[in-house]
Amino acid sequence: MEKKSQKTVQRTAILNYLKNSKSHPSIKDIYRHVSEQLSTISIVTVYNTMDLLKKEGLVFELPMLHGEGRRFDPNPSLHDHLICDTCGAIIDIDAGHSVLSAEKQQHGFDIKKICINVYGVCPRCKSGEDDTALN
Amino acid sequence: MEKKSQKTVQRTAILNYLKNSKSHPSIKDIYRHVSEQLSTISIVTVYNTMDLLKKEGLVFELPMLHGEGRRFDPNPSLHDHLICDTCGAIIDIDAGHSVLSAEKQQHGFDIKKICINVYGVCPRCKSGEDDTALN
DNA sequence: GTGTTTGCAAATATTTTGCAGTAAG
DNA sequence: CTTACTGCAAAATATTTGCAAACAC
Repeated sequence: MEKKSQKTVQRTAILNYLKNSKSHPSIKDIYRHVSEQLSTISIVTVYNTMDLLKKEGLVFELPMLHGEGRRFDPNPSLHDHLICDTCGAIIDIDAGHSVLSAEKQQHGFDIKKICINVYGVCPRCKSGEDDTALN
Repeated sequence: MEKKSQKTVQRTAILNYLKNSKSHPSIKDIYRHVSEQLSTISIVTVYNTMDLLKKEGLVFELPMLHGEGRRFDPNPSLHDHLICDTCGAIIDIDAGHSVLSAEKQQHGFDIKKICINVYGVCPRCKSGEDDTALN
């Protein structure tokens, strides 16, 4: 039997933050932000809630290179990510999902999701160059 | 001035393991394996060496979902990855890099690398199903 | 009232850092 | 000889777990 998830203040606050954010927040981003409204929230709750929302399909987790931490994406539409190697900025793009989605079977896998990360250097970092310290 | 990297027993042992491995080892995989030959090696050296090899372009790091740890790929050829959601198995595939590589400029970024992760359930997990514990 | 969720503190796991000794070139 | 590398111990981070109290329904 499936557990039914409850509507708590914490969960609502997190969902609200996610909805109004066009970015790709980390656990800490979420924690910091939601703490402003709900100063008593614990980071454990953020972990729990994000796992739950992931299971419910309301948010997605981005595959990331180590050191960048866990990042979540509340945008439900099919899209890919452009990530700056230097400052870590993440931008939603369409890198060609459409082309790939045709092959729904490979090596006997049932394919559920395709994540495309495009890495590069963003315009700002190109000009500033060795500004590795920002963001 | 660039540092010149040295040829040490540790580095050679790690490179050897990577060369003979067709898989996508984690830091711990590498540590455990190389320890068999070189029992005195420290996990710190594995961390250091992998960062170095990454900088030198001899290995690549895979963008991963949290919980799967850092995974490295010693295969220099352009390819993508098929990852089992259940057991975490990783298989090299070509998911369509060729199609995407055309767009070398997006949002002003200089694009350096495209990583495609395809998630699904592998045949073994499909039959065994809730064998979430194996790997 | 019952079962889920929260938040604390502590346990684990992972990665980084400082440093002295060792080895490579 | 000089500089980079190793490995230890410790620090810093990140994540998970156990549990009692609080909350949702």
